[in-house]
Amino acid sequence: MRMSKRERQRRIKQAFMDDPFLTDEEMAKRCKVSIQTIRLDRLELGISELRERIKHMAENHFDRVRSLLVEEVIGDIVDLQLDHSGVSVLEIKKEHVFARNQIARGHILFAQANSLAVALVNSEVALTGSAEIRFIRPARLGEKCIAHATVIKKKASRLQVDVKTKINGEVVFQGIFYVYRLEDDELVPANEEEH
Amino acid sequence: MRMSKRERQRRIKQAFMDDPFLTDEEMAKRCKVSIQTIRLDRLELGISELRERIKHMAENHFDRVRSLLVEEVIGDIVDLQLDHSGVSVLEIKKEHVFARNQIARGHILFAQANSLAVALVNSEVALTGSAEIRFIRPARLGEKCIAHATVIKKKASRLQVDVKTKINGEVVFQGIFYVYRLEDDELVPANEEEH
DNA sequence: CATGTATTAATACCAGGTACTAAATCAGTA
DNA sequence: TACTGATTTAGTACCTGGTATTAATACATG
Repeated sequence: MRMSKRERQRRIKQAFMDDPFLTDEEMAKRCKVSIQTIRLDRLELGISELRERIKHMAENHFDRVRSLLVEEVIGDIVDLQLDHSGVSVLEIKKEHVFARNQIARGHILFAQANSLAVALVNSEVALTGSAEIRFIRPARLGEKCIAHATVIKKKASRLQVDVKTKINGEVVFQGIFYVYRLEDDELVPANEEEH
Repeated sequence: MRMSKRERQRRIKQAFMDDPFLTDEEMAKRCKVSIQTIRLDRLELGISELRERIKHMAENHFDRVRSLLVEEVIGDIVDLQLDHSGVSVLEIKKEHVFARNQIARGHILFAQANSLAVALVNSEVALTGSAEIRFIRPARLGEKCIAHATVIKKKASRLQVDVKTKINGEVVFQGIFYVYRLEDDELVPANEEEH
């Protein structure tokens, strides 16, 4: 006996979830029905065509990857005086927040502040050594976070940087970052060579 | 005078990098040349057609996004005892490191630890209140970071969570996170309603 | 002016569809 | 058994965003 319509549609839905790259033709073969039936099913299930599915995926991922990964720095550094102070702006977008409550994940605010603190160091390469941070109130979707960083102490290769992040003038995040310049000989990767 | 071929191709290349979703038609308009010229240019430049570009993006970024962004959590949480302890594993990939020295950005290790600390809280929604962290030695491309989190203090809605991240048994990151459960009435977004 | 490069035009074809109409097949019921 | 409605299949026209190929045209330059 053939599969019922309901059952087939359930399977189709699942199959497209598992592999969004399936064409109707492939799907028709798998279900042993005609291609038209598959198309009617997609219509009823509100599943868009292959190209649209792929495009959607690419679009989403594109934005997110761009905004979070490709950049070395999180947030726009709009002002920078090396070894002295700097300002960074970050608008909270949907890829920064918890889906359930639209609140920015902690590490996003941290990342903005950390990126800024590291950028302040007048050196080829700088790393964060330690930090003390406080999340004073949650940042929400759409809000614009402005982080101000100031170098408090300067000692050879170590800097103490204070960062305060505000939304509409209200402090939402505060942190003290101890950042250090990386010496060239420390740069050598774990697997020796290079020098 | 019209643009030279070289100059046009340079621009086309850049334009497709900036926006892979451009059709040849759009590009032809922008460059004020025929669509055929654009196609010849793509051929010479080895740029594939729109659908192929999009498909590639969708395929590649599918995994990456899965591993970093779509999830609410950074790192694989392999063990979790609510309100008690947990373990998370994160392999340092190229999207986590500074291009110049292959060292993981500080906020990546922080994000792993923070995600884990927040996940520990036995509540619908939890946020980080504050943290003190130390980056003991840099984590490099390819290394596997194993974060162990333990709840040290439990006080009503606030928890103190200690996280130690190790690579091959060596501590690379250490942090104390003060995490709190979010009450329902604090959940309401800035723009009222919902309830 | 001829020659070569660059550009444009025109045509046939492709995948993977949408939209629509119509026919065929079932399944259940009066 | 015949009718009815749902389901399935078929067929056609059309769409986008191309490829592939051939041919014509424009432009510069020796």
